[in-house]
Amino acid sequence: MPELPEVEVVRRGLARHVAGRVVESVTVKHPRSVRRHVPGGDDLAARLAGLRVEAAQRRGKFLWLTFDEPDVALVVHLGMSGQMLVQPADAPLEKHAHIVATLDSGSELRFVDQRTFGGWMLAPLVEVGGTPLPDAVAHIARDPVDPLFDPDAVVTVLRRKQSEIKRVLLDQTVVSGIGNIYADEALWRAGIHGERIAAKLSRPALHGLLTEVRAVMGEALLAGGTSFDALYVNVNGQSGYFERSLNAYGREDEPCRRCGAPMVREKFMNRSSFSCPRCQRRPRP
DNA sequence: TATATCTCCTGCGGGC
DNA sequence: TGCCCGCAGGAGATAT
Repeated sequence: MPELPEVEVVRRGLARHVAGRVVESVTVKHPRSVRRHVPGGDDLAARLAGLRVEAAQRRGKFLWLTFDEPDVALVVHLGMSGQMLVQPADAPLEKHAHIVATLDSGSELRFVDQRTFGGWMLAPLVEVGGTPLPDAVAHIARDPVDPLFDPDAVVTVLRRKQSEIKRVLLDQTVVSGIGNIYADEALWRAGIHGERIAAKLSRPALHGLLTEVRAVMGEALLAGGTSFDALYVNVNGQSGYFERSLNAYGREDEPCRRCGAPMVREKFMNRSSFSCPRCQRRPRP
């Protein structure tokens, strides 16, 4: 389940293995993986052919490649299960390889996606807040590891939200890159229950929460990301190790690593939330 | 305008 | 053994 640290690991891999390479051809094998590219897979393939990759960039969970042709970017979202693999052209094709780009290095860049929540699209680059972004990413807020991330501004936005704090953390237009796993981890570290109303939390509490978000993501990055199964891997097909460091996510009935109380699992927003009933007090009804 | 809910999808595991 | 069902969850669409 790729969140910011996992996507950043993939971006670094693309920068290392794909930047400087020319896309010779592209084959779209599953139309759903290009559903956000409205002109269709044939158009995407035709426009990518012949372009030289210049850089791999990222905001939140979105990443994109820029080319020697200015003003266009290949926007990639990994969704739930997307992988960007750089493989030798003669390597067996993965079962869910939905897009294959042949590079002039003799390798292939393959988009593998079991659950097809992710995809590729081409988008024009636009200027947003002094930063060039694909227009499809323009609505996404800066993420906590962005050098221009402004915690004061984010706290001001949070203080206006009448929703539960976990719901707001998952809102990519407020702060990007946070998914279910790191939301639970940061809330556990900050000792805040995810159902607390954002606007009712103090500014110091919200600053503390954002500090924990940055900390947990930084640690996950150092570990190469989190892996629960074979669905998340870097461009070489390797998994990260941060799963071993998780304090909240997936620890139902296990003792809280801070106070020893059994961790609880609750349904929230149609997904699971994990928290400590003692360290993270529920809001009063 | 702000907030909440639904939908898409596939593989796995548990229950029967 | 085989079938059915629930679960996992990011983000856009739709509803309130």
